[in-house]
Amino acid sequence: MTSRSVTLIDVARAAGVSKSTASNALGGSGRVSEATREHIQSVARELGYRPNSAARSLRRASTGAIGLHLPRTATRLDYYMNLAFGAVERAREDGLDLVLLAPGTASGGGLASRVDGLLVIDPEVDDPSVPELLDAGVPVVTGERYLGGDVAPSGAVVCDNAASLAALLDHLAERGARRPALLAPDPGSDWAAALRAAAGAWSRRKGVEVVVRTVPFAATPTETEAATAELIADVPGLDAVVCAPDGAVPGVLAAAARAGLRVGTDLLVAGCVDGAAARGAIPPVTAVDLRPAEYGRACAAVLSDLLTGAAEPGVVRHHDWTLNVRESTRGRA
Amino acid sequence: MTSRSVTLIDVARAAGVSKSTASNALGGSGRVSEATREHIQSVARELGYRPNSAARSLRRASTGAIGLHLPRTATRLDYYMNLAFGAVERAREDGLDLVLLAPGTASGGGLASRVDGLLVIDPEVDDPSVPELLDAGVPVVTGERYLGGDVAPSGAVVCDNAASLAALLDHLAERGARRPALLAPDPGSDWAAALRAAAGAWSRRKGVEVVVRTVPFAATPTETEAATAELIADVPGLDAVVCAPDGAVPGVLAAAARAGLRVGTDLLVAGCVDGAAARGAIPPVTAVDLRPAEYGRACAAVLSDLLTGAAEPGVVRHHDWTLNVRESTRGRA
DNA sequence: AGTCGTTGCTGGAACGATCCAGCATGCGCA
DNA sequence: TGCGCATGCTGGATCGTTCCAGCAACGACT
Repeated sequence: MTSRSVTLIDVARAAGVSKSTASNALGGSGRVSEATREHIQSVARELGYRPNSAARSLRRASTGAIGLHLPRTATRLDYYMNLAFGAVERAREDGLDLVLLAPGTASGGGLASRVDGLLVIDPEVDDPSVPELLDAGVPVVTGERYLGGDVAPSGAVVCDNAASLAALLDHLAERGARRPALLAPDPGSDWAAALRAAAGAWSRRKGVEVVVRTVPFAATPTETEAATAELIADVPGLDAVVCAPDGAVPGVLAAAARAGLRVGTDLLVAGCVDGAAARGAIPPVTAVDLRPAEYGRACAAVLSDLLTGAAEPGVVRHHDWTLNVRESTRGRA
Repeated sequence: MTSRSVTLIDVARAAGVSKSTASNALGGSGRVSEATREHIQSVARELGYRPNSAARSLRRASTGAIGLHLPRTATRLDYYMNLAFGAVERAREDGLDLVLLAPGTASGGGLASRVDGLLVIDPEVDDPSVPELLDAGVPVVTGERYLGGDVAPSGAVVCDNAASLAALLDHLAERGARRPALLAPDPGSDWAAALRAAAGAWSRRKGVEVVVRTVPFAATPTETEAATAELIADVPGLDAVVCAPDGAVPGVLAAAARAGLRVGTDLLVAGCVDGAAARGAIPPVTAVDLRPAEYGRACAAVLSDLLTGAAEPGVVRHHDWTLNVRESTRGRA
């Protein structure tokens, strides 16, 4: 309600010191006696002083904000919502704001002057804004690797998607599956490419072919239902379906129901991305939990470390997953 | 890759004019001849000039960013993801960045210096950060009304939730429902309060009591399953359930399946918030489509108008819904 | 006693844009 | 010719902060 905000100079005047001393006292740097520092701090508190972030940014040549770019098709996936909030939380802990970048569209040129760094999650090779972001002139941390282009990001947080899919397939095999199939997007993202490669590797290792069908990156239940129906018709003895895209698992269940297959016994169903859809399905669906909130936190942490110099450019950190086993892979036992 | 960014002065020097003229030419204001303007613009383009937003903010006393606050429990609802992206898009059209506020936590004091305005979506009375946001010293636009506190927001975008629930109940009655129930959160939000009131009004008008049960604001399928099971046990002749929270509809379906009721004939099921869960359920569930992306756009538009003076403080705009009828309310016909 | 280093503080100069007063110039009009 | 006025442009001040050079004062050395 104060008509004009109170500045550092107001605080300095009220405390009877120079603005430099006030700045030093509040900022923690410089040489100030303990008594003076406390005095200034109490005056500042009393006056309700709030540092002007624009002025600070201007002087420091840093904005105190980072940008977050999500896949264009992210809007229906609660996975990314959780990830975003994880990143926001972590950024806040370091005093950074997180600005949400409009997906798909070029975000206007002056990005570099608006954010200190960028988080680019699940960069897809055919997303035209990704190269632009990588070239924005600020540190970029990707969530999963970027498979296109020549500019390397400054950092990355990666999951071992090969290992998680292998674990999932092992789990299905252990529960009696002999003829598993995988619904995965085309390999335009690191995640999808890794899943496809892992399926191939697992097939060779076990001598059991994993049938792979392509579905969109953010497939709808309708699309996975059609794909599953095709699988059921085409693959004799099909007894397990792994659905990669988040949110599309119900389609697999629908196709199973329509074909008269009981999920959990006749047909085991699992997902590569846990979330509301997998948890809330009937029956609940086994899925790899990528722990999106922690993933978001990890990405923000890497970027923050890069900005403070606590991490070197090129840093890559690993993020752990867990397997949430549920009724959909109970097996015949 | 330029080691230091090019400033307005660089452009002015290269174009052979003063910085004031350069500023006028690029900013559109002031008096500049058409020839000079074009010349300066081409020089700026050639040099790759990007205005420094911190300097601009400092001088203009505005940040070019708005904040978005979502309910603490929003993370699992794709509704809010869609809304957020709608708001981001609309904000970008007016050159505004959108910073995501950490839900639940007090977002640090200096909010007023970091954003020009705030979007507070579905403010809940028991969310301690809402009063703080309303008091941050910048215009606030709420999505739905805020039922607590004394500080009025500067603007709001509201839905006629009473009308949409009435339409939903009418639809159910028309499809043969005689004994409908409503699963709604406690009236801590405008939305939930309106739904409860509308249910009461509809009951009185039609002489048919709508049984209301309380579930959490962001109920999980497990919670709605339990609530629905109770309803089935307690309410003789129950033939329709309206589930208010987004994402929790599968729980209602699960309870129906467990009780041996066929959804769409024995038990009609509908939701108050359309989304991935309702669309992807088996069978697909009839729901009120709040058109979250457009809702987000509308909120951002109001705030933008308030900031430019195109709207007066106190402005309230209305947002339309539609009803998506699906298999879950087919009826016995 | 003179030099040195440290401590505590000050004043001014950035940072890069915008805004305002002001200054030529040229044109219309009495 | 002289006055008014619009046009096109300039220089400097300004926003609020941080950073740097520098200056007393003072104790500890040789």
